[in-house]
Amino acid sequence: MSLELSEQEIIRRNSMNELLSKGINPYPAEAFNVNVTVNEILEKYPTDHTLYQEISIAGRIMTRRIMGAVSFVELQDSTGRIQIYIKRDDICPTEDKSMYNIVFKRLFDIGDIIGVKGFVFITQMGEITIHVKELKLLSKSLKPLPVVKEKDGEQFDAFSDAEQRYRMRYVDLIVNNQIKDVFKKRTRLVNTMRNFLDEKGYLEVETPILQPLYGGAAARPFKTHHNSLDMTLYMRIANELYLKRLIVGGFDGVYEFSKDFRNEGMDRFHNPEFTQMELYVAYKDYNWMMDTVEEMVEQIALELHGTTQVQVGSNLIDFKRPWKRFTMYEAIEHYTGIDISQMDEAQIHKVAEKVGAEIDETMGKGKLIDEIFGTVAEPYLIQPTFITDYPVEMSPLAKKHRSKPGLVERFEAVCNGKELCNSFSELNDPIDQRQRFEAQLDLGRRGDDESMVLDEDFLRALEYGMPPTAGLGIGIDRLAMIMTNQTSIQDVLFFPQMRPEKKAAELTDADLKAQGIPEGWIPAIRKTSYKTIEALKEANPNKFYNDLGGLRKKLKLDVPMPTLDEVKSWLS
RNA sequence: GAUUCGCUAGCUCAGUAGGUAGAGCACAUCCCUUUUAAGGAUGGGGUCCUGGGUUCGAAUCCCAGGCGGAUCACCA
Repeated sequence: MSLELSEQEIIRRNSMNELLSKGINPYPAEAFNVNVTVNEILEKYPTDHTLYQEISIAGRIMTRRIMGAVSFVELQDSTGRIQIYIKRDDICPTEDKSMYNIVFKRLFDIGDIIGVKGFVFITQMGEITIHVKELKLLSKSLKPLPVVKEKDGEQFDAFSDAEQRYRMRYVDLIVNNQIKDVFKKRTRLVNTMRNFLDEKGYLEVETPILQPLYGGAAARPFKTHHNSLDMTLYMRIANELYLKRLIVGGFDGVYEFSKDFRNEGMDRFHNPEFTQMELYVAYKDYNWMMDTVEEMVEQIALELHGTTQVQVGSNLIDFKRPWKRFTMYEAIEHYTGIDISQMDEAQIHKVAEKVGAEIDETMGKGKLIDEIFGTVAEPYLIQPTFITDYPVEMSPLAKKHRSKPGLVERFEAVCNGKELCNSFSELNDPIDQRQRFEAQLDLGRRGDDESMVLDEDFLRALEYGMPPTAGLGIGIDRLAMIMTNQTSIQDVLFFPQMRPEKKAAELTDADLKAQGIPEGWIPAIRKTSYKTIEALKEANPNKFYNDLGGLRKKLKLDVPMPTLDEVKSWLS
């Protein structure tokens, strides 16, 4: 953050001070009552020109076209943009024209938030416009806003730098209005899902985010510390084990939209914090859950798009039920022609090599199968497809398959080449569950830092008896990406995680004064390449003296040139 | 983590045999009573990401670093 202001920022600060001196509060406290939105006017006025003859509306100035005693301004509120028409003699009915000539024309800027009163009409150019009778500043903007222009859907000078858009999402939302639609759709997606689950009678619950043990997924956690208890706590990586405890406790259906945290890499599909919806329903199995997922996601597509078909990149994806269902073996056979269902580990290893899966010698049968699937099938599954019956080794919380040894009752929905959700008939046999945890502990001892830890309290809960239960985890961010046609998770998160902004080292006024440097010279010293007192002290006094002379001229500083000895004392 | 591309005015971007840094919009001043990506004229504005090196001279070439994008790897 530079302490120095740009020319335009200085001008705006001066404008603000001038407003103050004219008795205009740039940040008034009192409410400004709004009785209409832009969107309402644009929708309803064309059908009835008697409407909106006494309106009060507020928003941000986005463009200004000043034509002498008449001006056109584009005002943006939360619903859209509308043109307003300001005529000098309307807002300045008396002899004093300063409200228009000075306050509006000189002291207002693009980005300022204003309130206007007036009536709606249509200009000669045929544009719906507000004829302003009163104008009031509601908030002065001190930073120049990027000015994005648009014609026929084409943008000019778009504010497009991804880094700045994510770091300053507020600016992105102001000038790239279409961004708002993505986030509105995301919220509608969540609301649709919530309504769907509520209507089925399931209970929305909240479970701990700070957990003494992390579980329910294979991932590295964020670790923190509680001072009073003097204990390590983890940010949850999933909420599965807590929701199952609630099923043990006697709820038939519970769900939670949960922010989960995983201490892993970041890319366009991964953010360290992300949102999942997890659902657990007693007395159901994974077949039932597949039907439920289909129904829920189809409903979301209909709610957001009015159709089951959604354009995602170059693919048109149709969420209409029923979705294709493949077992994992069938999917592999479908794409390779090879049936691996009866093969032993050595044979499967050969298949994995043949299809070019990335494998290593530590991989067991289950992992090999998963790699084959990930190589030959998953990327090609564009239309929503259920993949069922996974190897037991990779699913320590899923129930063993009722009829297929070595497999578990688990499915994932795959769509656009990516996993959408994960679900199983939940393992409720406490003896089996303990053995699976112990197998995970073995993996951990062999160095797998994402293996699960053993949760004794969870096992105790299972020992009291959990009904047969179907469970589901569905990635809300990923689903939002598909439903809004975004290629990066950063585009469906308001504030994606970023590395901290580089802080430019700054010499403070106090530091410089402590060196005996007169205040008038401080701007010049800021312009030098010395950014710390230490660097300053090591500077060559003669070079520094010469630099100051040059800067004095360049900055037109009205301060006397010091002697070389004085400058040397500043550096001591 | 690897590869690769990028970083120049408030915004979007030009800019090489290495020789005082440019455009459009934005901003300022003046003119203008219905304009619409921008009405006209004039003008101001830069740590060319940072640090080092090569050179008489670096936005430009070399090295290191920072931040970001893309691809890959890792990853319930």
